[in-house]
Amino acid sequence: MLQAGADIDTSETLTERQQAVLDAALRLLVEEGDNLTMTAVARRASCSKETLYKWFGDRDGLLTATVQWQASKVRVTPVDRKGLDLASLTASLERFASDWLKVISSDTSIALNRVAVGHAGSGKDDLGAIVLQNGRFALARRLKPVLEAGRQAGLLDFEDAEMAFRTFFGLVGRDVQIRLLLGDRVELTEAAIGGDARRATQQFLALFGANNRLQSL
Amino acid sequence: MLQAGADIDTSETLTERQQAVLDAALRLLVEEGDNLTMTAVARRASCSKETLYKWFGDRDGLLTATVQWQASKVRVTPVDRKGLDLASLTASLERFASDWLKVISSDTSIALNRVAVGHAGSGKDDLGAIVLQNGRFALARRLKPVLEAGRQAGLLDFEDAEMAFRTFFGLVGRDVQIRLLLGDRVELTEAAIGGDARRATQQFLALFGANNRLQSL
DNA sequence: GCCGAACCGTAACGTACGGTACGCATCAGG
DNA sequence: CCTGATGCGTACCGTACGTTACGGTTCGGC
Repeated sequence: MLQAGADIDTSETLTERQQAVLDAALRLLVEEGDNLTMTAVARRASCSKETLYKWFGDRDGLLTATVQWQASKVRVTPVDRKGLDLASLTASLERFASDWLKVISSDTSIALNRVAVGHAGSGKDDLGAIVLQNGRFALARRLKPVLEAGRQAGLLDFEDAEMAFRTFFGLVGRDVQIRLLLGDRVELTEAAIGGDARRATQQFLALFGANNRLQSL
Repeated sequence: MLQAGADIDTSETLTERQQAVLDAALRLLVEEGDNLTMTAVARRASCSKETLYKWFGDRDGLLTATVQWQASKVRVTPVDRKGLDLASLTASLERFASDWLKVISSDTSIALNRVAVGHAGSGKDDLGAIVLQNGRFALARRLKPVLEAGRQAGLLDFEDAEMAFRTFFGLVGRDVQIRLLLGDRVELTEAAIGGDARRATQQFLALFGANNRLQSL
């Protein structure tokens, strides 16, 4: 497990102007990838390099601030756990699946994951940890209550929620993320995402729905 | 789809010495990541920088040559398609799964994927395409005949082999690769890999085995 | 033994970029 | 109006690294 606390709410301590600067940096990151320069960020944000350094310390500080800033934008939408039946559970799962696919196929997510992966080797910063916390682990934190509720309602049957989540994760994502990160053009229209979400959900229910004898896998 | 022909057999045109140089570059790539320098490669390989440039053109050329060299090392092991029963099919699938998990969790695979992902944004070279061809797509090419044989033997039931393969891919890999690439320490002992391979195979058979009414998903 | 090619080691060049310093404009508070 | 703080624009410095150049060495062919 990675270090905790990597998903602090940064929107408190950032002024309006600083957020604008980070937005500019984010756009530049999407366009240029990791080879964006401090001068380019300063020019794009119409601020001076000195300000960048005063606010964010150094280049890595700016990068982490940018990643955290983007992470703080997507907030958790809690799920109601009352009156759960198969239809609403299915809808919840499909919604999670399609949201997730939309996220990982977005330009900013691809760019952010690219730089985080690139930086993961040399332990200079924690970009990988931050992205992981606000991506894969945040999804798990949001989805697990739904799974637990499904189990308590007698709709799902599994031993370990973590294991069930990881299976769902695999059924939804499959090879999409790695292909996108490696530059493959995956056709992900709105319709395709919807279809994938339905398929993954049905497969998940086939594996972990109650009345199936497969939960021991 | 990416451009074809990215997996040419390079072992023909490379001299013994050049292969040694690329091996050195590969080791350095695993240690240093993308921030390895030409001087470091020259020193590690006990050759001159001039030779590096004569042989590989420039830094990107050296990198692509290194990636292709590593790719050319893992050759395809064909599968016998005669006398297929459920036991042998299961064994084949488990073997693929465990081999794949072993590959993506290896140091060199992680390092190669990291630099390929990092370079994928700026279209300077085709590292992403090469890695994809010799990773995800090579696996598909090797596995699909097995799936087809399983279908012809009446053991599997699916419409689209590509779709079935992608599901298997997702069930095996789940979140492992992205976590590893992002620097998460995933415990992948020999035993864990074996267990994951068995679980994924059973799940796949539950979804796509004959006598199940789930193939329309 | 001699020649040229290939190659090693290293020094040198050019440049891109991270980081810093400084001058000037704006503006809030007194 | 004065003053200090904040921040923009820009020039500047240091350095790391890709790339090139060059002298010295090994070695196969004649």
